[in-house]
Amino acid sequence: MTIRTRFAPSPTGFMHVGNLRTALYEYLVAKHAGGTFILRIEDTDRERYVEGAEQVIYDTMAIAGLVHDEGPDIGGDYGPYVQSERLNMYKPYAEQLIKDGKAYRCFCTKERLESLRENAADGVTGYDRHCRNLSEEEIEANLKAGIPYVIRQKMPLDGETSYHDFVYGDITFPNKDLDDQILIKTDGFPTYNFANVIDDHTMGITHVVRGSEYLSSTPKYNLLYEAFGWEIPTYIHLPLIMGKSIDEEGKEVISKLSKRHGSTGFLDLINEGYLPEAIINYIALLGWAPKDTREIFSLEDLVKEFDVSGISKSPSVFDYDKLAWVNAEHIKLMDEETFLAHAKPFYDKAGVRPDCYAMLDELLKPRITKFNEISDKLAFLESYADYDVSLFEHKKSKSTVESSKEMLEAAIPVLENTPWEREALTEALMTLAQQKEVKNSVVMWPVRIAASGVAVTPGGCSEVLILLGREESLRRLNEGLSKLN
RNA sequence: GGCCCCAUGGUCAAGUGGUUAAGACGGCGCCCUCUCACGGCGCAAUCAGCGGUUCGAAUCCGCUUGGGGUCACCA
Repeated sequence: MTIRTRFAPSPTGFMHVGNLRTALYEYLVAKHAGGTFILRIEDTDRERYVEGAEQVIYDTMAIAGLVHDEGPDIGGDYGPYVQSERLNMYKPYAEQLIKDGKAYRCFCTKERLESLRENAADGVTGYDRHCRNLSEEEIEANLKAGIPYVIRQKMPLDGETSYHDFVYGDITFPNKDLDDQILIKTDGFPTYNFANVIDDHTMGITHVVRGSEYLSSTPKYNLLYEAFGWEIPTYIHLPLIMGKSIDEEGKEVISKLSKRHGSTGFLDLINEGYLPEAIINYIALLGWAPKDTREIFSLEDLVKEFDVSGISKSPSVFDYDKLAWVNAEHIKLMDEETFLAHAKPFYDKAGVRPDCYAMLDELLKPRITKFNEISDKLAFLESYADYDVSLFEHKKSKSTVESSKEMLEAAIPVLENTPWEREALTEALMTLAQQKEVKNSVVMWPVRIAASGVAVTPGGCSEVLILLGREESLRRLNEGLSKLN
């Protein structure tokens, strides 16, 4: 049997990382077994329709690398893949259920349902099944009078419903707690719950992978499958992703990840500089662990290594620190060409000469966690601020204002007569240090400070000199020296 | 509130009756070093509590506590 999974987002215009993680696991469950991954758009709610939202879904999937085998944009044998285009196929199923005595028309008004909820005794919610036993005559009369109705599923009144979940095991619910849920709305459209079951079955979905918030509605789904005599799919419910935030009283609280936890949209994260492959890698690890202790995975690796048995049951907190680390690891793994492709825009902004690209690859790769940090790291190239002479003081390097003056005075003529190459410059300065009988840092420190004007630079003093070029370097060095006089 | 689920360091987590309770992020310290990183080494930090079962429980059972989810003509 070929495994078929589906990702069924609603076009809301925003792809939460929680949803993306679900999509990822759906993709992995299918691909690990050589199965088929399907994209279905669930847009039965006309009121929430957002312009361009479908495109956000396609973009996200494409950037994340989660390539679907069937979907609205590429077709397939089980289409259409957009619920709004399937609208006419749901009602007949519901009507069949009415005929079989497993569903019924409910003519109750929204107002009545509302007051039902308001007057409900403590803890008692749900529909009172008022229309469940209407007589044929009453129904006929209502129909004839054109009273709008919904179609509700008849839940068993006693007993219990159990099902097996691949990660949570066996779960049992008392039937009396199950509401006679609405299948078809007044407007004739199916509810999400109903359309979901019909679509999953008619599309041949074998493994339903979704968030654990569906754990408690699954019995209703199963009752539907049973009512139709359909085979129940394999369920794989996923633990939720949580976020940390501070409440009004200043206390730290952990709750379901949402927008107030910062950037939680996939595209937001991308805009902040996280790599798609790093985000995928990181969220794969939220709620799943491999058999060994590896942590850095490409999507292909994940397809190979993913195993449902590694999925955990407890919710996990989204940690930006760890995401940043994963991102940095992916950067370190990049080849020169890929690294440059990402870094180039920032180099251009900073005014980096092409002959420095290779050196910067080596310098920056271990120093950045995100590419957009390059701007800050190279800011000294363009903006040579009026720094304070106290910068020349550095205890660890044994550099003082006095020694800096002496070293700079000696270094400038040496550098003027040195070929402007990385090795040569380093050599020259180290030789100078030997002659002066001081630690390398005593001469390196002031030269680097005078050249950059900042305490921290990516790379050492000779690299800074190379990046700046001979002319600019010497100009800054002399200016630095004059500050010390 | 009813129902359902969950519970190993601050965070992600391995662990499936016998381990000095892995590993990673973060923190701290040391080393390397021309600054900062990278890298290396090390330290602190966990089985929510209480009862059972057992020769022996992080592992099995129960209760308590805590957390989460869900109770729509939303998806």
